[in-house]
Amino acid sequence: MSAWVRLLRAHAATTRAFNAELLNEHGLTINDFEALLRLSRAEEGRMRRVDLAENLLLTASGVTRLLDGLEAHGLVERAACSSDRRVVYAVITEEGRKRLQAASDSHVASVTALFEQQFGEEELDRLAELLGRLPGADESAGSEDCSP
Amino acid sequence: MSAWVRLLRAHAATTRAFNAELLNEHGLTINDFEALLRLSRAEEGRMRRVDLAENLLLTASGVTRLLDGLEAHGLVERAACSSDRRVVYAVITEEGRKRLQAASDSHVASVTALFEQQFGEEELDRLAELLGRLPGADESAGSEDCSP
DNA sequence: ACGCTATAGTTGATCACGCAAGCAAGTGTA
DNA sequence: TACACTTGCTTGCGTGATCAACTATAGCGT
Repeated sequence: MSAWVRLLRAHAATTRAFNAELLNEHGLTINDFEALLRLSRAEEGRMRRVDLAENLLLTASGVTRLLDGLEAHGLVERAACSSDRRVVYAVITEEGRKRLQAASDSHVASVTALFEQQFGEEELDRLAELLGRLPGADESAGSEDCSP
Repeated sequence: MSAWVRLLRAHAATTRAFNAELLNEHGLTINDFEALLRLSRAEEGRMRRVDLAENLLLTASGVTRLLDGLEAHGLVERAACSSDRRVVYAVITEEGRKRLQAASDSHVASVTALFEQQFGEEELDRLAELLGRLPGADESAGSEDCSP
């Protein structure tokens, strides 16, 4: 029970801090950032919205709104899928990549700083392994393309 | 970095599940539950709203609204502080204790079930220790009374 | 006694998200 | 072809939370 309480508090507090940093310095929420990050890593910089939702642990509607915002700022665009007309890709733009890069530099630095400051190499591995056992911790992506 | 991602994903997924369970079966959000829990443990079942806010990692306004809800359902009451007229205690009612007890039975069972299912005794200790090093993970309460 | 600053709490505006419902497009089956 | 079912996405609405602005009280230092 105590571990859970610690996880909860630590996560809330730390996320809050990172979120604020990201928002103040780059005008991105954590989810904005994560969305851009995943898109940038995806093939051709695009993903189906469903897959993005699953990756970000959001619902489909959450993603719609998230992308509305990013789209309005020109950081992502829409693209149709030739083989399935239901799907609307989210595609990261050049502008989006720039913003991501800028934010990434400082954000990743902060995160790794926090962890490396608090834990040793071995402890970090151990922590990752333990946390990885929790349900939903899997990093796996799923099918990211609409082609068969 | 990977540890952080895991923590984030695991926390989000697991919290979501617990939250839904608590809400459906007892009509309490996680914060409702935590608020009642902390009040029940506090001296005389009462706390200053500021202290409650700090405990729950909410802002003052968040607590105001949280307690508005609990108050409307008769689970907490207000009480004045004799020595400082700015403070308004939140006091848990008998009804509140009953609801807490009911919810606690199932919630605590679920949480410990998850952890004990996933980790051994020793691993649990280790996990709690590691997570405890993260900023904000401290469980300490702070001054819970308005008297000097 | 006076103002200055800090603290406790509330309120209004706004935001991010989930849920439920709906539409449009695929898929399976008869 | 016709029908039922599933899947991808969007929209309306409710909720939990924040921030900023405000009131009221407390506690200085001069």
